[in-house]
Amino acid sequence: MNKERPGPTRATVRDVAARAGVSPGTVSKALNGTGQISPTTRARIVAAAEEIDFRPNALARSVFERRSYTVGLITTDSFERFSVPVMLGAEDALGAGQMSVFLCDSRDDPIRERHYVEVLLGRRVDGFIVTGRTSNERPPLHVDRDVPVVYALTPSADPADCSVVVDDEAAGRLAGDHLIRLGRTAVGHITGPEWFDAARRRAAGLAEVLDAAGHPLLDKPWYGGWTEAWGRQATQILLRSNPDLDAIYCGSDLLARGAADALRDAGRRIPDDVALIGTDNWEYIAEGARPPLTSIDLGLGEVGRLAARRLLDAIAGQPHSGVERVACHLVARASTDESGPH
Amino acid sequence: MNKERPGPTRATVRDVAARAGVSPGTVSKALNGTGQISPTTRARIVAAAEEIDFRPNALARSVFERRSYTVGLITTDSFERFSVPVMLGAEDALGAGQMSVFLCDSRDDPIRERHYVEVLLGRRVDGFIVTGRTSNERPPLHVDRDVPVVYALTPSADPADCSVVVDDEAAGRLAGDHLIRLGRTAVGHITGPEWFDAARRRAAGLAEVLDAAGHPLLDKPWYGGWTEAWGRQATQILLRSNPDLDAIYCGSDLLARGAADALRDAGRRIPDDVALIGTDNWEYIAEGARPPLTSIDLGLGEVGRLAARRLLDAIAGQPHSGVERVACHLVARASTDESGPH
DNA sequence: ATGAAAGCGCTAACAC
DNA sequence: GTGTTAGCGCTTTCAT
Repeated sequence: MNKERPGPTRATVRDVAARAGVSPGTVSKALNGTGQISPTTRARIVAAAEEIDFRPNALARSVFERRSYTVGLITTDSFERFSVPVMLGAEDALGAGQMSVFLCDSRDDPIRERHYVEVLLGRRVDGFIVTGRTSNERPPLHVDRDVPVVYALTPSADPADCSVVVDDEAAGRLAGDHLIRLGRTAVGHITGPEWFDAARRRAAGLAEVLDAAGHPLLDKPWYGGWTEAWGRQATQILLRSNPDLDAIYCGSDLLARGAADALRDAGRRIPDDVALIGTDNWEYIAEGARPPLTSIDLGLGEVGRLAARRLLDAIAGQPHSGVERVACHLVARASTDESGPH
Repeated sequence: MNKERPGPTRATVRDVAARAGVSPGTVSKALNGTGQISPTTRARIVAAAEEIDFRPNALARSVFERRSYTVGLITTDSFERFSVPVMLGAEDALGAGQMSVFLCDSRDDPIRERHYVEVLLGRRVDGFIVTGRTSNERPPLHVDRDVPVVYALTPSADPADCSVVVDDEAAGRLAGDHLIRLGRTAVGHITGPEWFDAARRRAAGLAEVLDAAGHPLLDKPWYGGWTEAWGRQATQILLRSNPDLDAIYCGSDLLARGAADALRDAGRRIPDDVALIGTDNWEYIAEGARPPLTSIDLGLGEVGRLAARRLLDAIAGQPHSGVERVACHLVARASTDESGPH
């Protein structure tokens, strides 16, 4: 008998049926709006269901439907700064459509990732969203079945897969355009390690518009680490060989914080002497700086939302393919306030 | 016929049974290690299962078992800084035990929260973990059924509920003890809005140990906002009325960053003239400061892990009750390096 | 418009 | 040891 089973026993269609004096099948029809039901019995059934607080068992339905209305969200990023907004956006877009989201933190460990995939396939997820920390490619998720996968933020190495990523080149162009428009002509660039695609792409975008404007980048992009300390150090280097510097674009807001400190130490005023732009638009950090930092918002939330939509399309039988880049935008703050250089 | 159903058709126990020349029931036994099975047939079954890449349908099992081995993780915090490490910890502890986690961001909207609860109850989650942004109480989750709930970080207003939170008073005591041990005797305190329980508790803990040491807190706790700007402003205020100040404990790392800047502007050396302690141990922020900040790590990950364990206990029929506080610890960095004041 | 019956995939009694 | 049967909760033909 079922009295011995572990879990709590909840109301079932049968209970509702008994209470409303109908058959289980009729309850199903009434509650799902399928088939033909007389308004009065429908009302009776709905009432009965509410009285006993009936909540249909989605699991049972899923067994029958052969799909679960769930998706797996796998991050390799230990929830760090970048994947979080993406996941937030994805959850937002998915949750609206009756989909529930399984959260998995693989910590960049292929074994763990594999484990999660297996478990979730067992749970019959309708698809996966995979996200990471960087713009660098990652090996495709191996899901040898007809379960769709969308890569967010971190694209798949297989160009046929569907990936939604940030537009790093556009970020660099946006920063460059803004500085040119402000009349700056001697622009330096400080950024993270060169092996980050994001760093190289931002540098390329910046160089492109600076070249076009006839005021090429000072020196070269100063690749280093994503730390404030590097921001300070690189700024000192830049200032030494380019005392006429009037703007710096930084590959992250933390770098820009470091740059701001170094500039102040060197007696340069921001933005009067040197305009400063960061990247990430990390509010706490950008707002708290002295002065508050103009920054490029990479649209991470939108990356997540778009990835979710692409996944829903794929689940509905309309798979997308290739890499899509989400637009970024510049958030102006005091570090680039209007005011001529010098 | 099932050929018409939407979802992909996967291998079932019946397929495995056919391939291995046994009955479905036998397959179940073999694969689950229940009942008595001859080693050879078991091997044959396992082989057959692997050959057709059989993955048992967890949904079907759950219908039968009346539990899903899933839990709902509800945050009201839009994944902001504090709930993320908690959720990470919870997912970690849960994932290890074959549990999968549903991610829900209610955005502090009771309607959305209700919606998520309903949906997840339909999915027959075994329990809920509810997390938020602050140490302030929140109204209990209404789950009128025998589904356990554990509150993490943000305790339930019902003291009979099971809540796992940060030990804010201990944080204050830890900071105070450390400063006393360094020989500091003129300690100021800057923190967030007074309506944050966390702020008041940390202040109380700090005051307690300073009083005990015979060097009571300077002035009063300077309540304000959780921003760098307030950290700078409050430091200026403190310095004006207490020029002999030799240490500041800040209720957050950002506040401490602001304090550090203001101290430097005022010509005070850190830690030589004034020692500085922050709270949160937000690595990027604490490490990048000049000098790097000593900070109290509140153990958010552990809050999540413990909450998960408490939930697992409750699911196993051993519910806990009341508020549990997780230990915090001090992470020493240069802002409190050994060195007498003055 | 409603009921009876069969089936989704899996598991657990109970036979043999 | 292994097969058979019944049933988890829900849905959907197919009769009526």
